[in-house]
Amino acid sequence: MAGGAVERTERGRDALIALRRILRATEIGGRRLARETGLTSSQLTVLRLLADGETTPGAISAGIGLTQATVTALIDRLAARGLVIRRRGESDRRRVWIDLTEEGQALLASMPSDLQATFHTEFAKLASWEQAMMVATLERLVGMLNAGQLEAGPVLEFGDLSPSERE
Amino acid sequence: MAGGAVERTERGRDALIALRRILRATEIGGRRLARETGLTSSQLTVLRLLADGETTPGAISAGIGLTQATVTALIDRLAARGLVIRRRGESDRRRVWIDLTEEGQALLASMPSDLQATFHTEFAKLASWEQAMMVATLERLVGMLNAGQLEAGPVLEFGDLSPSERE
DNA sequence: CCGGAATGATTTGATTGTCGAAAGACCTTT
DNA sequence: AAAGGTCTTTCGACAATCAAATCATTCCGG
Repeated sequence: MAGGAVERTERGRDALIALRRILRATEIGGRRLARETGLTSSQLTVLRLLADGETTPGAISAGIGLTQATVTALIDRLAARGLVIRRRGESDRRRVWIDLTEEGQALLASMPSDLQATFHTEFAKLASWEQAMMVATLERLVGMLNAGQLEAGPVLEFGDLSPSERE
Repeated sequence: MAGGAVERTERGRDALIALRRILRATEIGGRRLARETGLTSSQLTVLRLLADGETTPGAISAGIGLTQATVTALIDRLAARGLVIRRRGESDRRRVWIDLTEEGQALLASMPSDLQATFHTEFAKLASWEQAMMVATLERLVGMLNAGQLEAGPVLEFGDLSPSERE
């Protein structure tokens, strides 16, 4: 009684279409924002990842699904603009720690991210229960999508180590 | 009691974090799938757009937020692999209609799209009311995001013309 | 302690994506 | 038929991206 097979598929289709629209809208917005900033989409992604704390090329690579070679090239460009800085690990000198410079932090901060701005504006217009529903649904969706691909998950593996242990 | 300013912002933050996770997961999934298929992410996007029916480079360009020059290059590569075909408009010979070949359709059909597969599987597990809620929420979100950027909308402007009018 | 396997990052070489500006082809209007 | 507009492509330049090879370092078995 909870709906026959037909109804399910139809709903699934509708949901998927909506999801695709969301993805396309944000993709376009991201590209446009990136270009306005003088960066590229990928560079922006890396910067945002770094905002969560210092990491290594390997972790970045795993976190955003690009090869290490690509990440190295991206960091080259970001470093050339003074937005990030490389620092060799001290206990393990194979590792390289990438960190935002103050300039990089400032750039990120000065960038409302379009998506973020639009979202917040519109989100604030919702009734309280709608907000709650949306958060719940989105988090549910995160779980659904991550179920299919195990990775894309743990980016900060060293987050709970004390600073002295990090290198 | 519908929540003060603090609660709102907190919820907004949570929602945005979830949204970002969704975007990242799908982005990574898309890249991986594209690579497995021997295509690129952008090429795949164009193919999927074409699955909704024949269009022109201009419409594709507007639909996915890339310049016409880029779209031309993408179509060049897709055509070289025999996945799409170009056809000049007959009434207006400036236009070029791009269409999937049978090979292109077959490729798309043989590709569960990972995202699509995962989503359908997980979606089917939800209770009926949860499905309904998710569709409603996602469509609401589409509206919210499109509010910020007018474009990214009408892709198929000729969908309701009869075939004979299409060229 | 030594030497090979493992690990993390970079380099190299090649293809593709991407843009802006200019050119080409075609339509429309006057 | 000339002028101006629209749609697509071409061109030149730079960035993204990968796989494979290389470099530097650590780790481990003996």
